[in-house]
Amino acid sequence: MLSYTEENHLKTIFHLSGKDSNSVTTNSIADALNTKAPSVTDMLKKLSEKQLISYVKYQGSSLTDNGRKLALNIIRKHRLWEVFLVEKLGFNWSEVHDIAEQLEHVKSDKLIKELDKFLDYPTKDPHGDPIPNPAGFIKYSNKFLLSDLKIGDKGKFIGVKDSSSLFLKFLDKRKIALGCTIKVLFIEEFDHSIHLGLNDTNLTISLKSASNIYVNKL
Amino acid sequence: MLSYTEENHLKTIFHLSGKDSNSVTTNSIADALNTKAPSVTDMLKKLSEKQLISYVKYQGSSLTDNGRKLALNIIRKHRLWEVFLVEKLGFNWSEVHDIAEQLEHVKSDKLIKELDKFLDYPTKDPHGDPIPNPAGFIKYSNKFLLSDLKIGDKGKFIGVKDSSSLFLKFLDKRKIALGCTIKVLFIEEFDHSIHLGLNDTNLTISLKSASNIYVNKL
DNA sequence: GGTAATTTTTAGGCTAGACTAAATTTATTT
DNA sequence: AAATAAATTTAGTCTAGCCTAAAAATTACC
Repeated sequence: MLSYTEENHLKTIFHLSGKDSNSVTTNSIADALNTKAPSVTDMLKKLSEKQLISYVKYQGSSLTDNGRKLALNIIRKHRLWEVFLVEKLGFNWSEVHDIAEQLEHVKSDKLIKELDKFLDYPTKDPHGDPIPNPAGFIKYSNKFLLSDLKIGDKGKFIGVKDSSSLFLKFLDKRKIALGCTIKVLFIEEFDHSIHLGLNDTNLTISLKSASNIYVNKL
Repeated sequence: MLSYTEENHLKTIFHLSGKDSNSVTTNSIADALNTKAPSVTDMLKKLSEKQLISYVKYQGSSLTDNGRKLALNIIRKHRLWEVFLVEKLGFNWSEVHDIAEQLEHVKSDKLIKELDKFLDYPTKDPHGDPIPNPAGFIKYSNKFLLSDLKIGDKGKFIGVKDSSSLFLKFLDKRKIALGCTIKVLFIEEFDHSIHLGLNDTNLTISLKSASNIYVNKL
């Protein structure tokens, strides 16, 4: 049985690893979990002994098949609860993360099975991220932050990360609307601001804004 | 912010105190929580410093108004989740306790508010126990174990504690059915078996069986 | 009312998970 | 390629929550 903390480490390693299960640095885990590197090192040793990650001193960590399966199960629970909170309890999708963060650790296979049924077997969470199936299979989406695209990439605007009304007004003013196609024309070296092509017009937005915009890569 | 363990101690003290907020012994708390007396003593000191209980060395503990309010809030959450599990997810009322035990510690006032609304403001949990209101008011039921009645008491059969099919067959054979009125005629001193009056007939059941039967005292 | 039994607390120790400071390894720079 | 910088690990400490064994207080009993 995994502890709350062990589960969080596995989940974080999964998120930082990306599609190809890259090796993850100790500091990046510490940052993501709001903890310090030595605490993470301790946990890496522990997870390594349990064969949930492969860990080489000074070289980073990556999930084993077993660890990956467990991580995906936690993510499955997290995302199912998010669907519940939004669809059944009327939460806004920007409020659900912290609550799902707690609910994901509740232990009961039957609970998740019945919740899944109750929600009619959803495949995506309210943020558009895919829900892993019970066997630990996940259909990766091609969802990216606009700030992660390269010059020449195109994407379809599908959502925002921080949905503050200030930011929504910002988008409105620039006619950046859900569904529109965005092309990355150029990225300034010095401040990473991005020149975009959008509806036959060009505009420039800051890195901060681009880090707030989700697109499906085209 | 209370820890998981602090919440469980408060809740347990509430349950052991009964209607009149009696003082509770250290050992009874330890038993209820499956822990040992010294661990409880530590926690009692801690809760006492936080003014959630009044604790006098060697004399037992009782909840302060503040502690009682917090305990009732946890119980409110527990019972609302039980309703959810039974009504929405199709659980049997005998399976929900352990899961609710975990869910009750999830921290979010809005979550409970919305859950309450979603369930249409229930006033009783699936076991027939009253759900405290958000202000910490609880309408005590007159639900008792049959084994807690005195000679001469009458009660209406409203439920069982352990709903194993073995026990349900036992009840069936003796024509003890939901809703029937039971009178305690006599209690054997030596094994505490109970002589009952039921539908103009008499029968005797063991303490173990009587400890499994809930009645509303009449 | 004094002794025995029981209950409760104290004392001291353990583990998980966190931390800081120092040491070590790896990476970068010149 | 040596020196410096950065990342990581080790060493040692802290707290919460648990424990056992021993001491102290209370209760029960003759």
